[in-house]
Amino acid sequence: MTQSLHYKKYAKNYVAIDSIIFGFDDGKLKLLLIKRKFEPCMGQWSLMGGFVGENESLDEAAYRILEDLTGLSKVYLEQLYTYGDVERDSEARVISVAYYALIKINDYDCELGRKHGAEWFAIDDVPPLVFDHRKMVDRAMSRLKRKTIIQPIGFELLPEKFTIPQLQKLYEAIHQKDLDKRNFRKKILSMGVMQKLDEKETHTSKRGAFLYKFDKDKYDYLMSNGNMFDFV
Amino acid sequence: MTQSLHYKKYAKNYVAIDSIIFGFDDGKLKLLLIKRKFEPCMGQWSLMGGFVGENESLDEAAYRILEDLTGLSKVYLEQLYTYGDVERDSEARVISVAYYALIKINDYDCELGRKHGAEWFAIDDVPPLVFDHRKMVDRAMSRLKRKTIIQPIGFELLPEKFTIPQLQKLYEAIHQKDLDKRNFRKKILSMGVMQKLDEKETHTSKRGAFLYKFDKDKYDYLMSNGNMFDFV
DNA sequence: TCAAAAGTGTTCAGCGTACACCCATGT
DNA sequence: ACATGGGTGTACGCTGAACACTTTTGA
Repeated sequence: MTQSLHYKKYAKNYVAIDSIIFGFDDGKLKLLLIKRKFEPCMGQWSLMGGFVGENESLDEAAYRILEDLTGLSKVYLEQLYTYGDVERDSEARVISVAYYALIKINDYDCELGRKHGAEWFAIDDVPPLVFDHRKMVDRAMSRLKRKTIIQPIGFELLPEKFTIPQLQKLYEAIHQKDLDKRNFRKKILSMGVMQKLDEKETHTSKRGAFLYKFDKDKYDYLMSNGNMFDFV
Repeated sequence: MTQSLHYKKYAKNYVAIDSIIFGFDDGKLKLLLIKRKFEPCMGQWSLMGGFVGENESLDEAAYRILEDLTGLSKVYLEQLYTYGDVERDSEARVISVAYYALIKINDYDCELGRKHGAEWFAIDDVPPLVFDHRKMVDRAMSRLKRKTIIQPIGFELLPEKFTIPQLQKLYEAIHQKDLDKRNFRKKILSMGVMQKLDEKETHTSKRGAFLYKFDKDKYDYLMSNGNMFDFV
């Protein structure tokens, strides 16, 4: 399987994964970046990445790399785009498959992150990045904006239980504009995938806001019946 | 640049391009497929593909491969998705970056195609394909459906001059459902990118239908002002 | 009692959708 | 004359967007 009879006249290439890791905290959309600990570009800020192993698929490699950095295995992860300019990496020709991940920032293993020299940056405050990583981030932002319009993946960035004002802040951070809270509430609730709990969150306001859970069963049901977004 | 000091402990992989080539003819959306002339899977139907060279980007490789088969160089070509399952190619581990192309079927060089053993297949009549090429086709169809809703790329599949009924047939073929001709007309014309000509097309009807051109300048203008689709 | 965030309804405009008839022309 | 495809206008329902006040409670 690893030996090729008919392809051997062709060149092989390094294939890597780079991950745009989104989190949400303090009302801000954030990215997890690492300070490169190896050449080339040692010491500069970079996306988390790694090479694709011989016996793992691209998705498996992406999950492995993400877990290495965050300790998390069950997260939203989606292939974004593949970057293959000849000179994109200053060291060698490397083709990089970019993935983006949405993680619940509180579940993230800070200790692991520290080992990799990882830090969270607000999306509006991202430092210069190595190679073409900035392009990857921009593309991930566009994709995230579009996706959150047509699929409720925003929940992946919030804790299990969350309030509607929290969810709204998340959407405002993603779409970089303020939303009307009455319209937002109406729209979110009308989707029928919010499960209201009897608890309140009382840290951010005196009155307290009701907590909700994302009702995944109902979501799957609606999707399977094609009721939700029949143009996806 | 091709020698790597720091990466050499990592494995290299074959990286290929596969192209889903769309055309439109006889009221049907079609795919250009080739009969493989080499092992593995010689003689079976396949997407057009090839390996990425050492000194070309992915986009360049995709254009080269497309031109090899069709003789066309200025066509709509967009990266679709990258497929990297370990066993996806029965011969060796090959990572394939899929692209999809929209070509004006009349501009296509049949002679070149014949040399490659290429044939057009209606989208509803695609034969079994090698490896994971069927998955690529399905993903390309989804992307095309979505794209044509939010961007007028359908024009890429029609000749320079075309009638509104022709354009409607194209959209019906892509979305696999009938459309109301009054609504279709209204919507298309309201976008303001159709340039009406003084000529008529009189082959398909006795009365004749007015020919139009896609007004690219106006389209670019509208896009640059953000007037058209500000959610893209 | 006041500050700060949560929660609640209505109105309007624009857009997609449904729908039926006349027109022009070649045979 | 008739068959074939081209071309046209209106009415309705839904959805997104704008908009202001009351409630709760800790400090």
